[in-house]
Amino acid sequence: AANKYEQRQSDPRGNSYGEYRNMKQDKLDQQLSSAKQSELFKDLLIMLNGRLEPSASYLRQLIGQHGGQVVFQYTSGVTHMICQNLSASKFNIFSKRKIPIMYPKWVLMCVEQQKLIDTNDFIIQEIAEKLDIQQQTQISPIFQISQLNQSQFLEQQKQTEEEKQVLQLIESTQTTALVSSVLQPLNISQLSQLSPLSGTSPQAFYNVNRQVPQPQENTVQRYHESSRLHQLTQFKLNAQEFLIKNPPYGPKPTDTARPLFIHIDIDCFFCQASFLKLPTSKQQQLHGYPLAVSSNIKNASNSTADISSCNYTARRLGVHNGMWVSQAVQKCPNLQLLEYDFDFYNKLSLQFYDILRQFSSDIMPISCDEAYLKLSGIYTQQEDIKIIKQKIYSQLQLSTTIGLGENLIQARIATKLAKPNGFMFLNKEVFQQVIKDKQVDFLPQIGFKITEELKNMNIFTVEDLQNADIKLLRENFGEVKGQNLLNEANGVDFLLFQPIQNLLKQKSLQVSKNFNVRISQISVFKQLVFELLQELNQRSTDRQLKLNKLSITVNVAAANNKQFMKKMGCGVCNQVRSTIFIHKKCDQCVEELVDSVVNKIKMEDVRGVDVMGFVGEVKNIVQSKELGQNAQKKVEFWEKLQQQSQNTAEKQEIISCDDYFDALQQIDDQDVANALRKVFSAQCLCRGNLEEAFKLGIDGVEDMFEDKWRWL
DNA sequence: ATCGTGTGGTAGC
DNA sequence: ATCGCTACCACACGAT
Repeated sequence: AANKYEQRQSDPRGNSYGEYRNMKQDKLDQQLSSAKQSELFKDLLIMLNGRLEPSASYLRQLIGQHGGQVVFQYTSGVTHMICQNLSASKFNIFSKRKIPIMYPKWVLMCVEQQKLIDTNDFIIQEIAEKLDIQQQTQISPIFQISQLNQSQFLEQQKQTEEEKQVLQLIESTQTTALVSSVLQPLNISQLSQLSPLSGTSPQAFYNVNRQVPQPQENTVQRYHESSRLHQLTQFKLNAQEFLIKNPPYGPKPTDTARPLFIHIDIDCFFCQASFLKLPTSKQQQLHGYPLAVSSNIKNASNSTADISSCNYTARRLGVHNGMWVSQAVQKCPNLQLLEYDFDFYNKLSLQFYDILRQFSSDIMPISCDEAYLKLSGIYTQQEDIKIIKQKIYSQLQLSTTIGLGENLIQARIATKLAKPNGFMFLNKEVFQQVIKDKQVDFLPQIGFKITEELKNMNIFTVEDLQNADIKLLRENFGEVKGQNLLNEANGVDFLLFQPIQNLLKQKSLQVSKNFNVRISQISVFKQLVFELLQELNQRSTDRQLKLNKLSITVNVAAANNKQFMKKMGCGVCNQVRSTIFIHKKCDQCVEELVDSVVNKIKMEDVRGVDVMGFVGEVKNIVQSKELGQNAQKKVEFWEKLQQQSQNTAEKQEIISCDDYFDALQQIDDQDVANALRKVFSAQCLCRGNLEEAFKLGIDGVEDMFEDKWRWL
């Protein structure tokens, strides 16, 4: 990315963008030098970690003013680490490298006294002590794994150099808490303290000039930090990203061999992970108890908090995931509640995938703790496959279950039957035997609604479903769904195995808050929508997704809303949605969009809001109203682009600015070209990418940019 | 018929 | 009090 700017500047197409850009950069540089107060921290690269008091952004500014560089992730060359709380594992990395770890106070004292104070005085003692405890901890698992071969165990403990590097990478992956401290809006002087690389990127540039109204409080971000479902979805995306960056390197399955897949799942993942986080004494104390993870609640007997994960002891006593804590303790008075530790879950999840990488080159991630691996022709003995379990257990102390099958559905069901800490092989015959007496909702993709519908058709067990009339199924559930239902009941594959390397670009992005939303005034509603949109904007930028369509969905209390409602939940709602295609200035679009939903609802009925962005596909962009009267040309343009695309994945992606530019050169019709230019340019602007917008060179881009960015 | 948009269902802990 | 998110699929339906 650092060189991108250079390349653009010397772009042979030659445009005035570079000059304009330089002018802005000079302004920034001036501000930077005027802010500089000393060279106290010269040559130091200081890492800020986690929540800090004073805030990370303040410290960044201060360190910058005194000549130092700041990073938020570990990179080589880091000389100091500033933090208040630190995980033992992170502490390990820093202490091994003899990098001093200090409280923020150190920075303040150095500045005050204008000298670098001896770091020894500020090294965090508590952390060192905590680490000692951690090292002594004998991890006692929730499940006992069958005897591991001792020498094999020791062999596995040895880390290769490559493994170490990957572990560091996992370690440096931003945690949620860290991200949120990084995402605070920057002011100009803060921005100038960024490393040169990001200081010249279009995004940073755009941050300076956009006068984004400051949210009163980031309710959305704070909410997400403790929402398990939010975290769960992010973990999955993190795992995908991890596998893309660190591709599986295990043996390649052969096409000629008999197809063979495993489905692997960490048993009650959150529960095991939270248990591991407890001190040894507590673990011993809780040994054998029913356990469950939920939000920290004071009054369990009244709580409508969800049980997010519970161990198998609790399950035998009638507790299940998603149950309210009050219901759970009624059934199971001994239930012991554990706290969430999302950062730890995320880390374990990436380590889990890092271990899987070595067992097959074809991995299909399903969630943060669950994946399919294609093993055709790789292993001949089931014992060889159990090594995966052993390795995960020896490295992470997590028990898993593996299902082996000739297709995905068989493997999936095998896991479900073998849980916890199990291993099972299912082929067609065994599948039929074990499945026929199960209720239909035992099968994947059959949830509450479909179970209800099947009941109406007098279908209760899988065997009923196997014998059901395919015509009737198709009529009631549609062609595909009907066929799929029958297929999965018979153990016939209906899911396509898609290894990570086939992963297509994300198609949509959604940010929701449907909890604790009670609104009295329009202004409060707008504030919430604004925050959600800001988050959407941030995520689409982070993931480099280009959105061309927005929609807002409001959950509105239905007539029976209050019945059986979770406290602070949204209850039964009707959805009201408005959608808009972004074809002009984003703030105008959003204003229209918000107004259109506001007109459809009563504020006091609002129980939740979703904002959704659709990743721009060329075919959607070409739909723009600006091009309405040029239908014929649109189609030609679209077809031309289709021909240029080499494969499906490419076709799915929006073409880059360079591609727009090239494509526009090829269009004979000036009206169409101009209209397209306008649309694309506006979209670039909406994404805050001035560089691209400018390159497309329509009149008034600068005006549009200087115009205050105000959504509401 | 064929297109695009809106709706509803499911999954993970 | 308590953190009911989010991506994706398939289909119904209306427009052409």
